[in-house]
Amino acid sequence: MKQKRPSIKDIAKALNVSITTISFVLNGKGEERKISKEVIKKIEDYVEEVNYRPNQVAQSLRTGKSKILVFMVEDIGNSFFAKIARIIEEIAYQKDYKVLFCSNENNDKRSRELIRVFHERQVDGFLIIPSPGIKKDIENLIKNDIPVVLGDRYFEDLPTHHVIINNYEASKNAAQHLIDNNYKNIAYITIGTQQIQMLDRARAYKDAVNEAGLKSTILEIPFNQINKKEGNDLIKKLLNENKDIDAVFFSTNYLTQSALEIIKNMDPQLIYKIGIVTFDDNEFFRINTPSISAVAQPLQEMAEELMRIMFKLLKSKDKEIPLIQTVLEAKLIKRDSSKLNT
Amino acid sequence: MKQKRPSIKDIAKALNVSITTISFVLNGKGEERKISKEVIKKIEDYVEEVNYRPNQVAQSLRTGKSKILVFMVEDIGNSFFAKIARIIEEIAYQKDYKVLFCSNENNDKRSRELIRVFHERQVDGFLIIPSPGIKKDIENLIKNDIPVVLGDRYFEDLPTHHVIINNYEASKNAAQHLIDNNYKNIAYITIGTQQIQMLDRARAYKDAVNEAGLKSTILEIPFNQINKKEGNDLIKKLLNENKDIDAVFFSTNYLTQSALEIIKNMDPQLIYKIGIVTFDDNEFFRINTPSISAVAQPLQEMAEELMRIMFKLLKSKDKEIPLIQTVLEAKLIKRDSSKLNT
DNA sequence: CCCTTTTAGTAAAACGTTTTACTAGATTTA
DNA sequence: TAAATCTAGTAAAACGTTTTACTAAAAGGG
Repeated sequence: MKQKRPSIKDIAKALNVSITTISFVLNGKGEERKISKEVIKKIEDYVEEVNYRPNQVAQSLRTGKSKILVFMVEDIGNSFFAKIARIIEEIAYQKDYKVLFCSNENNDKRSRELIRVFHERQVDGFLIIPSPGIKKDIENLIKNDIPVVLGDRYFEDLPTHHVIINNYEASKNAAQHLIDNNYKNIAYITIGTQQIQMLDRARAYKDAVNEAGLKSTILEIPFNQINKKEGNDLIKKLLNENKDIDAVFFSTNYLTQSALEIIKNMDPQLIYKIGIVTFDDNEFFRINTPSISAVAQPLQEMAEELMRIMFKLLKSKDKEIPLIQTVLEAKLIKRDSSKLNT
Repeated sequence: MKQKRPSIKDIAKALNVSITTISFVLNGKGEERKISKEVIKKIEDYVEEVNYRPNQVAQSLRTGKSKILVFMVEDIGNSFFAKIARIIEEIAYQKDYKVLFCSNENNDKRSRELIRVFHERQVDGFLIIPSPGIKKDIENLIKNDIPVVLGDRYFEDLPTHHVIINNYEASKNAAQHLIDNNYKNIAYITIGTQQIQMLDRARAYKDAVNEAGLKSTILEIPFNQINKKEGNDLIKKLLNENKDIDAVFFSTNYLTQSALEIIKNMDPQLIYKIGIVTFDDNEFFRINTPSISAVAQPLQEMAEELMRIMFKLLKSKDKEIPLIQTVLEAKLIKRDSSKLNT
């Protein structure tokens, strides 16, 4: 029952033409190579009939191209990344590319290994949300002429194509929004990383509260403690020991989830008293009671732009392409959680 | 700067041994093939030194194996699937396999095309959450001796390896839980599909309300209207025209999201009056006010079992494996939303 | 009519492996 | 000591393509 897939050789035998001729016809070079109409027709018909499909592995080996892209994120299980992944998959699919998703856990060792493995597997391009310490590895890919586009963040002194958002402005807006709504003691809860997007967000917060003459309170949760007991305890401690904190600005969505739960558990009424703004929107922030104000990143545009650049690189047969560095605008969505004390 | 990766041929030249010998050594057949200790050492050292890695594409071409698995779901952007995907990725990674994720939108045409494409690309196995009408295609894969494991659902009269949950019992529990909490008019909102998992859930609901002597109210949202205006309007209409409905059982998570929002918009107090249980848990149901009762599927176990079966199939060089059909237990998590009227 | 060009293809190498079949020399067996 | 076996490898085919270099026959040019 298991029928072997026909190869180009089988077709050659059946039609009594050479492999070469078939290859030319299949690759649309029939005319160019002066293959006669009849032969072309004969081949096309037969290919149709037996439902022949070229073996892509053989094609890859010969051409060095795989029609596979890699999209590397922190955690594909996180809905922020999963949503972008979905859009990227869709765009790739339309252009006949496949996408391998992988999660680096924002861990350099893991990132490195993934890059190595996929590089070996001859993937055609990398879309990467980079972990902090893989500048060298990215650089190496670029040196080897592999298309790379970074998302969400980049490296200070490595020129790359990338798509980011206006972290500083968006964060400042968000902080300012809390200030405008009369919050007086706004804490900033973030993760312990020196990555550029986080530095920009933190700087914006500090500038905003400073300019407003308010005091700044910053809590950094180590990356490996997020959504763990230790991390949660830090948040609990902050809120317990600083009862005058009347608002919190969260720098990223995975903090906000834990925090909402902590707040709820500390005191069911607290959530109605404390101002909240978070980075990264999702449907539950909209549905929640109270609804949570959030800085929404433009997922669709981010994915589209990442892919637009990627395809530009893929098409530009080795000729140098000027750097494309796109800054998209994140939008502050004002909801209940930031207007509670008005 | 762009250094060419060394091939086995380059090593052969450098060390003055044959390609064959190197291949044997690299594949751990050195002893077996009586290659001398010295030669083995020499080769291993050199391989280490130049950091040689076999070209996987060439290996795939020769062996017909790609070390790539496909995990096909409805929508990788949906956190239920994204979470499973994350776990699967992790397990695969440990065994040196890569995973291609793809979304079929529960659409047969799309599913078929994806299966075809990946089959051509010689992936080693398929983990599939099947769309309703691809029985034939699955059957065809199996006939071709490609390892296939289905998840979440299966086809009535096609024997497959699969991992599902106890939909009937879990749903009956859930419905019974609402009944026990004194709800008298429980509606069931589901999606329009004849897939087995949904039929089981619906049957359980009907049995439960029948046995309790309550009336059954069922709303089916067509698949393509979910999270769209039309679908939402149907829910709104149901609730508006049947004010006596005091509880709703949702058959799947993507309905619940929309519904929570609709309910909130209809009347902010309504959410505190109406009993709710949903299939598929997530962190926001826990955090929400009121917290939402849910039937939680054991994601970790599902992923582990899917992969356990897959690797069993991959290892069992063509000898027949008896069908493995695992039924896992979903757990009803009782939260506020189902105890509101007590 | 002879030389050149065009037409309509084909042969063979190459991509980088794995694997089967072979071999030259050393050692053992009878 | 001749035959058989073992040792330590190697040559070459194969996987299924793409692509470069070639060619025999037909057509065109002068």
